[in-house]
Amino acid sequence: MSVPRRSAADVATSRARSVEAAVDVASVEGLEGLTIGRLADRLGMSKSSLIGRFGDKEAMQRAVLAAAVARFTEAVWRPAEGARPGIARLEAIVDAWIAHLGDGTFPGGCFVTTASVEYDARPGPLHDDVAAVVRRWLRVLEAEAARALEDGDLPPGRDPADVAFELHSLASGGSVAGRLTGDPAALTRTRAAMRRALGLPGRPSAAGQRVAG
Amino acid sequence: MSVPRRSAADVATSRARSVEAAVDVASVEGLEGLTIGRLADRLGMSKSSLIGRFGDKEAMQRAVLAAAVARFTEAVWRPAEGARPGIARLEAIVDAWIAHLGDGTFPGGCFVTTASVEYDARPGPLHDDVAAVVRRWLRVLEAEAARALEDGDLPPGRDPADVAFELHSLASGGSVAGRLTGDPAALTRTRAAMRRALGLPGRPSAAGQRVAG
DNA sequence: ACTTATACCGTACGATCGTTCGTTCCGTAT
DNA sequence: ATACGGAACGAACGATCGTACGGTATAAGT
Repeated sequence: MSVPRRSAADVATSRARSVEAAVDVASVEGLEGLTIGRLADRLGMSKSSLIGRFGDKEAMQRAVLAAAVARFTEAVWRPAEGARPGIARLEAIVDAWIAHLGDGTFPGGCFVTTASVEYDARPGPLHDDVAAVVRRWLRVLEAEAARALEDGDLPPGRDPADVAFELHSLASGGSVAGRLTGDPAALTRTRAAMRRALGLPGRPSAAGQRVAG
Repeated sequence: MSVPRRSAADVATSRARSVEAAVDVASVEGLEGLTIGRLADRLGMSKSSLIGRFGDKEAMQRAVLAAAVARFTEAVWRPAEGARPGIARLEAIVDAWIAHLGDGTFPGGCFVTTASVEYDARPGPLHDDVAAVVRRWLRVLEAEAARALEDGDLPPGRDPADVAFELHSLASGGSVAGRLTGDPAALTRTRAAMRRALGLPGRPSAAGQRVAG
């Protein structure tokens, strides 16, 4: 009665708004902890309207995951895209990655990490989605590492897949442990470890130090 | 009527059995994914009996966490306890850790890692419990690293807390990514990365290779 | 101005959640 | 022989879960 209906043109952005809000919730509560009811309340709409946009809960979860990945890509890959392929781009990725973990993009920490843990041992479409995302990111890192190896910027004999795996492990493990224990130096430690994994010198920049954005 | 009641002397072991079964479930579904009903079904008892042992669900979750930590301590710390403090003990810890991640102790992967992600952004008693556990383990690792540094077995200037943090990040991040993507080399990669973090040579032992126990 | 399409809502559903209650029965001590 | 502590039970609670259905009000099309 008093609530203005939204025009059809707003629908796309309305769905997008729903997803963005869901990303924020799920980054804290987990993708599995998302509930239609709470999210609808948060958005000021009814459960039926919310679920109507997606069909069912699983479709919503997949949309939320995709949106979170888009955030990550924008925050970490995009800034490094312009750098020269190889070690320089890896260095840029590390910087952007650390900055991303430190800013407020995901209130509850890296979304993909959370989703990885939620679905690493539970089969289903969401497991497959998350696994595909992680595999894709690992391939990106591996390709850059391979290029760095070609250029002689990594020790001969180093496995590019190892490098990619190590960077990913450090980022996800480090961000979780840091937030859990409240260690303010966690990101600095993580950045240092990632640079060590790449054979880069200790502290050439303090760009990864910012804490909130 | 037909179900034999358990004697009072069995209660302690009965509660222990409940907890052990809960650990298995929670290692897959997460500590938050534990439900009284499903667990009671799995144990072949009523919901009221199960919850009666603990008081409420949160108390049960805390008991489950404690039991999981005991398993971890038994599997990772105990075998390394006998080693000489310092780099030798760290090396033994890494071997036991990798072996532990590879055996079937936790069907759904490292329990503490799962719990860390679940509660890293959610305050409450469980968050505090998990954080305390992780902090304690980091202090153990740090103490060994400090000893190794004294002994000249780590590069001068290396921060023992950094070493501890890095080992922990690699173990938790690596085990999750490995199980998620199904990379069979994940544990080998993780072990190599942990040894690199300690400045240990590449492949002096294949003890971390076993997959099931 | 009238029809059609479509957001959105309220309501209701069956299931399951954690929890509480009163009762039954066993083992042990008196 | 009998009273008592406690372990386990089934039933039921209010709440919340995901989902389905029918109605209503608005925007777009003619």
